[in-house]
Amino acid sequence: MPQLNGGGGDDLGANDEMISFKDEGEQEEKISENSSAERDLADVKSSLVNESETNQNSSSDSEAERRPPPRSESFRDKTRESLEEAAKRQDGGLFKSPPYPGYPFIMIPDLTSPYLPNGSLSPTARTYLQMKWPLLDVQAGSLQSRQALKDARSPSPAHIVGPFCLEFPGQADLSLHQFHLSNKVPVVQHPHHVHPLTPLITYSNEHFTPGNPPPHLQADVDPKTGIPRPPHPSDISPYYPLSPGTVGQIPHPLGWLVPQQGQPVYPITTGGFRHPYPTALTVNASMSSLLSSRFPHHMVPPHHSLHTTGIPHPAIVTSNVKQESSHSDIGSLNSSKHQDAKKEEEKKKQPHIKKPLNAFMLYMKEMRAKVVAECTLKESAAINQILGRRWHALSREEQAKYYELARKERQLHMQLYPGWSARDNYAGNYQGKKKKRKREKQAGEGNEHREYFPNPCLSLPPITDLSAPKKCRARFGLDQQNNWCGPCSL
DNA sequence: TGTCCTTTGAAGATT
DNA sequence: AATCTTCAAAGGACA
Repeated sequence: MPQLNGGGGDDLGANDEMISFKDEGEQEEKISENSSAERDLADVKSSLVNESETNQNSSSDSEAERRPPPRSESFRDKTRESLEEAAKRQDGGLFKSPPYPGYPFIMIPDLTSPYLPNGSLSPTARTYLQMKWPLLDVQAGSLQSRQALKDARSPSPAHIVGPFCLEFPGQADLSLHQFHLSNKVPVVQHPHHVHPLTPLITYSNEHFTPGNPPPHLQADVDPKTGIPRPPHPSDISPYYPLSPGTVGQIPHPLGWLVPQQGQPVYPITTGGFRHPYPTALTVNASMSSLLSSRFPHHMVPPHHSLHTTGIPHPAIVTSNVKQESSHSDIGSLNSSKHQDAKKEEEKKKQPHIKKPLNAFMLYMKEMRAKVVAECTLKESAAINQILGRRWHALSREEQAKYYELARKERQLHMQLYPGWSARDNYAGNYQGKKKKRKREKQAGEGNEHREYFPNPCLSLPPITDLSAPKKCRARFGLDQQNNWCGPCSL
């Protein structure tokens, strides 16, 4: 499995080596991918929504034809590796001409190493921070200016079109609309460039109007429930809710990637504000030391989930803030015995630092709402299948965006929680979470069924894992058994 | 209420 | 080193 951070090495420095993707009929592939994306959605929609798919042979054939072709694993691996390499060496080779304008920070060389050996912020990191947090007081160095200029030379390749523009040509209005709206986003961006992820952003017109008071503070009303709801995540990143005084003023670096359903990347179960990497907002020349001092090893004590600004880290899920505070009250009165018990309790209540999202997860978060809206599906399992297919249909450049985002997420996560390990979240290590079931293939169940009826519900490649009946049930539910494939209906 | 489903990717665990 | 397992998000379905 390719790893973008290359074991962390690239996090510490950029490589100036030139790289180039292996050709492998790239052009043709791209064209085929784009057109396939269009057909893909139609296919998915027809199979999922129109409930009319019956001819498996033809669909699988056509699938094979239009599939981003021979995208064999090896090819994908190579691609991924290339992407990694490209991500590592953003100032050279292919990435000299940013393939995705409107995504400024990915073009910044040396961003993989935002911190200089002495712990101070690198100039390019400052650039990044300034672009992403315009109000952040980050001094720009000369190098940064140079790089910024360099990076600003973003062409506007015609092929860079949001996936939904491709897949939903009939929704050009929407895309255009969103494109315009996206310009409200306080992210350095050429006005004529469609943000690659723009389709996901549904900023309203009032939002992000410079100088305007945060209109998103007005209660929005949930059309479903009629109940006023918190500010739309598009207005203010749910990742990064800020203190009341700053809400809406400082966009998060990934703020444009905000999902539309109000969930933050790192939801906090209680405690008001959410912010993914709040510390980043206070980044300064000694961020590294600050971080390591603020987030001591391995465990982040509950109170550390709150930034000095009162903003908890979004990756931290504190199970019970109230209890923590009351607990500390009690603790002040305790004997050593109680203190032991308290320690024990605190250990159990260690905030849950979630894993940083990977590229696909970021993509899913971004695209889910669209798929839900356009495919009129609500079943997450089905949606995820579609998203999985679309993920594969993405061009390498488009995927690269997400890999890069994910890499930065990991980097930031790593910096915020130096001692954190994914192992901490494994069942048993995290008290707040129960052990997840172990996915076991039931002996003699399922797969033989698939062999005879590959792809029963979708014109997807054969699924080798779970049983078809469960798939259909999960996909359509019991109330839509008419949509189930033949074998499942038996 | 908790788990399953479903996807990909990252990372830890196991072989 | 290769393979396996878990967890990240999401929300309806289900026991």
